Amino acid sequence: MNVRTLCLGILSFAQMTGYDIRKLAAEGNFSHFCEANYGSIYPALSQLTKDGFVVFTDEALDGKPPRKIYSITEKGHVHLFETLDKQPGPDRFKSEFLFYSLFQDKMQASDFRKLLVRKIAETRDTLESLEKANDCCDHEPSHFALGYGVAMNKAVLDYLKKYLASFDTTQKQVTQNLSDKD
Amino acid sequence: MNVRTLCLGILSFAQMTGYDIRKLAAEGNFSHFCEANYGSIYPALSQLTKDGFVVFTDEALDGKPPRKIYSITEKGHVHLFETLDKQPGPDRFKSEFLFYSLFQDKMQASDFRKLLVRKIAETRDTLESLEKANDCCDHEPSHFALGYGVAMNKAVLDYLKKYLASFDTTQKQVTQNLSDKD
DNA sequence: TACGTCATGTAAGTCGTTACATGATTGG
DNA sequence: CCAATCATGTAACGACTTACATGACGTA
Repeated sequence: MNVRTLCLGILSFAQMTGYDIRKLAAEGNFSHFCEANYGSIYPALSQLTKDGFVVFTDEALDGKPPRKIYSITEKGHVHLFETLDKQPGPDRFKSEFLFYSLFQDKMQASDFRKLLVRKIAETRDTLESLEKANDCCDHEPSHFALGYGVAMNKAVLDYLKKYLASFDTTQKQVTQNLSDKD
Repeated sequence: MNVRTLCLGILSFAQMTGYDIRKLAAEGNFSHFCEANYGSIYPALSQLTKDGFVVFTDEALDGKPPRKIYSITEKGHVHLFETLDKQPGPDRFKSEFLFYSLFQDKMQASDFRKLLVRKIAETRDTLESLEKANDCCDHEPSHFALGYGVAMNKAVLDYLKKYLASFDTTQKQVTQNLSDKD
């Protein structure tokens, strides 16, 4: 789904600024299954405004810097649910880490180990933030989406930890064999 | 990682045609963590050739249509491992399905159920093909990458199946409550 | 004979990333 | 006062997708 649809969807939950949308999409409850930066969000909001799918009010409070609060229109709602009527495309997963891992036997063992350890830490962090978000959230559908992310990351974390353990065992044996030969 | 690096990496395992690369990247053992089409692979191979990272032999056997068999050069190897020295970017997961799911309470229950059922079927298929690939494969690093995919998909499948079950229970109760009121 | 697979490529367009540019407010 | 956060936007570039164009071989 493109950034326009993402913005429209987010705005269907609450009115907010482009800045807020980016936060949700890049750091918040949506971030584990989509992404969007300012560079794509602001143009998307312009387009949505042109299309009449959203409107904004220019809020220029006292000393505060002006900000545009966007909200979805009836036309926007209709468009959103028309989009949602088509069946969703497949999930997409891209992992540079897995690509790298294909060459693990061609790197220094210690280098690959570092990759593993870092990946484990990252996954743990992601998992924790998803679980936290899930606890704070009382919107049932978001619960489902967050739970999906939790389940995925738990499985990955588990897999990586087991692999690290077996990796270390193997390395110990290699070291052992080397010293045996001495 | 871009398509050029992907091609280079794949060619570091074996020489092959652009057609073969696409098969691996879009349907084969690499497909669960990357993607690439003809439209990006052929231009990437041209570029890699210009850069001297790969070379090809024009194979025009008897009646057969001509094909270009690409192989990685020493320079290409060096470049690949230089790339691999930088630390990998984060995994990226995008799910239109999860985006749709955020609106489950705004759709017909039966429509969302269909989405769920389809997703379960898709996940099961993915899982099976990964497991199959994993059984046939004796390259240890690929084993790791495939196992990662298996673990992820197993967790997702499990999650979805449980959710479907609870979804059906809830729906039955709703129906029950409705008929109670009659 | 017709369909599926093998095989290569281009061109137009879409889409998004990165970096830049700017500036006010808030809190330590 | 300094850093972080709030806030909006543009421009250049890079990257990939989709559709098109072509054709031979094998097999049912």
